[in-house]
Order: sequence, then structure tokens, then C-alpha cells
Amino acid sequence: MEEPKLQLIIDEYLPLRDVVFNTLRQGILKGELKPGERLMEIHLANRLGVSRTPIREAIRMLELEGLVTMIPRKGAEVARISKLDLRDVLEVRRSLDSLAVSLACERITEEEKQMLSKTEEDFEKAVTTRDATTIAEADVKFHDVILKASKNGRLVQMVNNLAERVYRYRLEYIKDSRNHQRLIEEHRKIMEYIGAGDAENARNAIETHIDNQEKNIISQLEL
Amino acid sequence: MEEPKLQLIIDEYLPLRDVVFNTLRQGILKGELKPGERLMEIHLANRLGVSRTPIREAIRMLELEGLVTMIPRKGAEVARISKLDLRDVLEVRRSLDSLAVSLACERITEEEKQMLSKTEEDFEKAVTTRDATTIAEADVKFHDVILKASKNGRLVQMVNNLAERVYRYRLEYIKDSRNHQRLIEEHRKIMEYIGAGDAENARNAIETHIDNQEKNIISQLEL
DNA sequence: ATAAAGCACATTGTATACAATAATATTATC
DNA sequence: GATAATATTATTGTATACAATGTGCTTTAT
Repeated sequence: MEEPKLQLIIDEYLPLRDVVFNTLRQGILKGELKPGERLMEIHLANRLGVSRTPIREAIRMLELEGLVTMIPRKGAEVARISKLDLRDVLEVRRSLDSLAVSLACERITEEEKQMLSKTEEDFEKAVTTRDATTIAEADVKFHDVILKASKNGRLVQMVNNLAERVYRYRLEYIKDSRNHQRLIEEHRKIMEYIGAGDAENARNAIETHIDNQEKNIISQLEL
Repeated sequence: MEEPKLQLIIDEYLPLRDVVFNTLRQGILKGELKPGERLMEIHLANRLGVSRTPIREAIRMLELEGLVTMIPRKGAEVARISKLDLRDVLEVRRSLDSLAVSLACERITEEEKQMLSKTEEDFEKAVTTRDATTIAEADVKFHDVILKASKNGRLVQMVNNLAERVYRYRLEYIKDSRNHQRLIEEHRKIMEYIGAGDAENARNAIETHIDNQEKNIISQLEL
């Protein structure tokens, strides 16, 4: 009987519920806790060395976050993702990323432009390593700069939450080296349009970017 | 010392945490619990006749929902909403409502078209009552039909969550009878464009609709 | 041998008890 | 009288205890 090794993510003086929340969240995103897997309170409490109270509160949060599904009188399980869910998520994400880019065109500062340029270079370097996790992280950073440049905190939070849900699938997408060159080109275009303050073209570029992701992820699911 | 009368919203066999969640949520949305007001666990537990456990779990959910803010080692308070927050929320909502309308144009069924027409008539009737709550409810129903017609569950959930945050302010907007005729006209236009499957114009119409709300709400805050 | 009844167990839901901490009031000392 | 030290209290954070309920297994009766 092999147990996925949940590593407690300890941050001194963060309430245990948040520690547990982060731990379970990571476990789900990394795939250590698989969709459909039951999350039993006592079991988790023992494994993480805490009582049921913080576990329960963390589960409440994960539930609202959409990463966990409650089954009445049965308990929690890791949310299953259907093809329809994924379509819904990507549809919304496309729209919000598009908004973010267009806001960024208006609101980006000079410093942020330089930052964007730097993260884009980092991304190109990351691609040469051929390590999926490294590339994924560089990609996240690039998009993060754009998001933050939108100066809309709510938007940042919502897009991150959506991105979270497709993280596992995007990782597969990024592993496929056939996509690398296109990713770089798309990033460059997006960056240039933002730099020029050309919202119209920047929107189109990011929408294409997301569409390509979507096609790829959906074709994965069809296997 | 006058206490706002939180009415427990009892739904047989719903866990207490959800009952408490709904109760507090309504209290906040209706303004019985005011922004900045502290939510103390024992206090609430006594008033609602339950223990601290369900109260705490409800607070965790309200926190993720954004209706409550946690202050470290101090507890929860009803979320304060700043002008900037409001701008952020409306900016995102505008974009998502626009998406919903355009999806609805593609995916709406005949039944839903009739439903939309009916809720629009209901809205016009509600306006004649001059009762803000009645009008607000009819307005919510109208928008709900459009949202559901988008056939995107995630989108429905996200827009509802955003709408929640501006509920109180929109109520003020709706109270002002000078806006009524324009609201009706906007609704009619939106409905017609959706009926005709004209996504382009439908988007513009709903964006104008939200923009008008935004202007009005922001001018309220400036008083 | 099979089906039904009942019992034991596992698990969630709720309440309470205990610990830690921060804010406030009180007292003692200068 | 003012200030610092201390005690008290209010409140959150965490653990445990108790209640209710559903599930699966065992036992018994037909």
C-alpha cells in the first residue's frame, strides 16, 4: 500500500488550516492526489499530524476553489475534470486573458515592459533545457507579468484560479517539443503588441495562444 | 444595543455550515451586516444557536467568496469594498457578461428564448411596482436566463459571484426611477439581438448596459 | 445455500474543551 | 500623577469528544 507523499508546506505562523490547504492544493495540482480519490478527514489528519479541525476547514476552502467535490454524508473527493468542464474553463480563461492583455496595453509601466522582455528571454532559455517543469514555470512567470500589468487584482486572482485547473494538462502540452518554437513566437508577438500599446492585435495574439493550448489539451483528452 | 436580526435560513438536512453560510451571506448582501463589522465566532454561535464549528466553516467559505476578510489573529470582518475593488469587479464582469451574451447567441434554445421574453415582460411589470427589491429580483432573473443560455457552468458561477459583490450598490441604482426607462430599453435590445443570434451587437448592447451601471455606481461612491 | 436481519465499524457532522495570544485594565513603584 | 509591570479577559486556533448515519459483514432462519 503506497501512499503519495504529501509534503507539509510549512510557513511559520501561518494557521494550520492554510498550511493544510496549500499542501492539499499542491497535492491535487501535481497529481499526487488523483481525481475521484476520497479525502478522509481522520486519515489526512494522521498523515499530516494535525487534528480534523484544520483539515475540515481546508476542505471547505478547496471546495469553494473547485478542486474538491463534496458528496453528501460521504465526504470529500478530489474533483473530477470532465471534457465539458475543461471547455468551460478555457472559454472563460480565453476571455479573461484577452481582457488582461488589453488592460495591460493601457496600463503597463516602463519597468514592467523591461520585466516582460526579461521573462520572455528567460522563457527562451528555459526551452533549451527541455525540462517541462522549468519551461512551465518560465511560462507562468511571463503570463504573470502581463496579468499584473493589467492592474486589476480581481482579474489576477481569477485567471490564476482558472490556470490552476488546467495546470496538469498544460504540462503535457509543454512537454511536447514540437510546440516549443510556436510558443516562443507567440510570446514574442504578444510582447511586441503590448509594448506598442496595440490592444487590438495583442488580444488576437493571446487568443490564438490560448486557442492553440485548448486544441492540444482537448486532443490529449480524446486519447 | 440593537442587533440586526439574522434570520436562520433553514433547509432541512442541509449541513449547519451551509445554513450558517447562507444566513451570513444574505445578511451581508442585504446590508444587515455592514462592511468592517467584526464577525466574532462565539457571538454568532450564540445568536444562531449553534456551536462555533459550523460558524468557522461558514466563515472559511465566505472568505473564499470574498465577502469576508480575515485579519490575522484578530478574526473575520465583513469585507470592505473600495472604489478600486469596484472598478476591478465591474471591469471583469463587463468582459464576462459580454462573453455570456455572445455564447448565448450561439447556444440559446427556443424554450430559453421564450423564457427570456417572459422574464423581460416580468421586468417591465416589476418596474411599475416601483419597489426596488422586486425590480432587482426581476433584473437578476433576466440576466440569469442569458447566463444559463451560455451553457457554461463555470461562467455562470463566476458572474454570479461578481454580481454578488455589487448587489448593494446596484440596488441603489435601481431605486432611482430615472433609470427605469433606459433599463427597459437596454433589456429589449439585448433580447432582440440574442434572439437574432447577432453576437456582435448583443455584446455591444450588454457592454453599454454594464457601463451605465458602472458610471452610476461610481458616482454614488463619490458622494 | 440463500436471503434477511442485525450488529460492528467507519466516517462525517456538531459540540465542547483546552491552548496560545493579544488587548485591556489594574496595580505598584518611582 | 505618570509609567511600567502584571494580571485579567476576550478571542482565535487546535484538539478531542460525542452523536448520527450509513455501510458492510456476519449470523441466523427458512
